[in-house]
Amino acid sequence: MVPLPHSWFAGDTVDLARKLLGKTVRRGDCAGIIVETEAYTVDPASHAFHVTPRSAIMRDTYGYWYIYFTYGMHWCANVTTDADGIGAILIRAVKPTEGISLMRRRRRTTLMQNLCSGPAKFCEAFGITGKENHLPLGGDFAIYDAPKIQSRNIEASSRIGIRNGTEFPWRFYIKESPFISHR
DNA sequence: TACTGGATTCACT
DNA sequence: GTGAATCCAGTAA
Repeated sequence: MVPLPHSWFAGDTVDLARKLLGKTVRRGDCAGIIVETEAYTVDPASHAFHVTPRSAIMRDTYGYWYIYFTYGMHWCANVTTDADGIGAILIRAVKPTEGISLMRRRRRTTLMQNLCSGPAKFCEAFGITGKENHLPLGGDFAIYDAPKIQSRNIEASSRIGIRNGTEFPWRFYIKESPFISHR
């Protein structure tokens, strides 16, 4: 398998969020296929909406991990994007393929569908914490290329953008996958 | 320095 | 469907 090159993440955030579906994410002995993503650009729901030290990585980099802590107990993993603008893609759900026994121990469950079917579940199963924040993709923690997913197999939900009032795609997931978090 | 709320998950009803 | 767990970044003073 070939890791996605750094330049792959320089493009448009929403476009890349769709293209990330089907790719393999690997950290150490654990790997899985990305089945659900969420695009964050400049809108009130994004950390990048406010100019702060935490969100600077979304403005200044692409192809880096942005890991943040939320609700006092959960980690969420993003990939920064867009060489010219501001963006990050939250990895929301993954289909486990390797290191499943390790994921089961970390998640304290044997249910396959419960291992990585949520952004914080994915981080717990893969052992991702704030130590990985601000690392470039590659090496022990990278995303690998894979055949393109047919668009008819991709579902997108949308919301209203603040800039022009039109709807824009936001969350992408593989239709009928039992491993997505989307209800 | 103190306060507020959150890109979530899970147990419980 | 509802609420608790839990701590950090951001904000206001």
